[in-house]
Amino acid sequence: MYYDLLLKSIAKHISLTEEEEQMLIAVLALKKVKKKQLLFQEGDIAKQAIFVISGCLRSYSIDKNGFEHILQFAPPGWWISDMQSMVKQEPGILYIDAVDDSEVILIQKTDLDKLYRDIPKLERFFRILAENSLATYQHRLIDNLSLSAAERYGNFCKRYPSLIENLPQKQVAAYIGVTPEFLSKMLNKIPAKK
Amino acid sequence: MYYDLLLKSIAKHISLTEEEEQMLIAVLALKKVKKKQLLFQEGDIAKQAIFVISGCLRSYSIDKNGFEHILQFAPPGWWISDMQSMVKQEPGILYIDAVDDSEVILIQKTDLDKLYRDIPKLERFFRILAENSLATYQHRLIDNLSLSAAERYGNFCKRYPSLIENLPQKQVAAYIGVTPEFLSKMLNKIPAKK
DNA sequence: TAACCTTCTTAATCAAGATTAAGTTTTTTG
DNA sequence: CAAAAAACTTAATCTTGATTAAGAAGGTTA
Repeated sequence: MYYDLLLKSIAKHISLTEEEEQMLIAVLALKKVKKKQLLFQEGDIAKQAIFVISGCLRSYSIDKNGFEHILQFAPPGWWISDMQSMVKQEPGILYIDAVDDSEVILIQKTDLDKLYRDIPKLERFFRILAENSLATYQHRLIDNLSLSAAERYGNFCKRYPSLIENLPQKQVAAYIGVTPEFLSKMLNKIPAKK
Repeated sequence: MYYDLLLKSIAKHISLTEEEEQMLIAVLALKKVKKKQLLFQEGDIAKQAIFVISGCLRSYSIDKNGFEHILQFAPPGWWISDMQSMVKQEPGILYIDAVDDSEVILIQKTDLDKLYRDIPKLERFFRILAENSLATYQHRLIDNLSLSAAERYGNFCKRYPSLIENLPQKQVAAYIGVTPEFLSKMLNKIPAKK
């Protein structure tokens, strides 16, 4: 079923009974998203958590000059949201859209809050998830503070080898924090592979 | 008592019974830390969570040229750790030391894991903590990708007005991601206040 | 108080990466 | 399939911020 990936991902950290699984499943909604379709934009208040089943989403901000800066790519098995907006229920600063045609599972925040009461084990799952994610952002921030653009590009390739293949260069640039022009120049200077 | 601040911070999100509080307290250790004293360094495996009661700590990395890049300042009421090392129990990349003479509470990771079993509500507390922290890092990363040094300095002042006063400029520079020389030049160009 | 260490400042030079502006190739879509 | 849109490339010029190298000022400690 469409929610297998989600259950499998949960099972890595906690084990749910049959009934608990059913309670969870009862609250899930499958949604198909077309490439470039927006699921969230600046100013919205996040009302749902998004879990990617197929395809790929991204979250990004748009600065005062209209340039995009990508915070996260979410391939299958990943969660994506404007966390600040979700947690504080205030207007977000991010956009979330689909990089490719994708399928996602939506959980309403109100349902999730209910689930935390009915299945306290889920608190554990999402604690672990948030802590792992936190560790990843700490690393990325250190990278951005201490590495050159070329080194950041190298890390991106190492960490997300499957992404690099079918992402437009432009988006990789917006993730590592350089202009598309500079990334292009950089890659053609060190032509690594043909 | 020395653990009042910690209990108050927990009480903001969950409520513990008398017995639960006692179980928690039983596991806490107070530690006094001298200015510049190291609590964690690159290569260590994080065995304890650190909660600041007084003074201020910081976490930072040292790059291949010997320059420091500050990930976090932790004034009273904040937690600080090398999250990656804590979660995965692998060698960390950060250093943690005291900016001023400080007092901290230490909780051993093994005790914390036991507490999660005995007091499941704590999962909730630390989930909320991690999610808030995550939201903060997402914002900071977006700032680093999209703002100029001057704008980042402005944000730092707005967000941590109490820190800016008694931090050496050098450390602010290492936090916002510029050299001390550049920050000095920047501040003397726009002399804001006398 | 002297010596030392750390921080801050200034200034000249340098480099990483941005900007602008084409032109080219690839992909999408009617 | 043709047209349009998006992505990529190249190159010249410009800017932000790094590097280097002093010296000055402030704090700390013997």
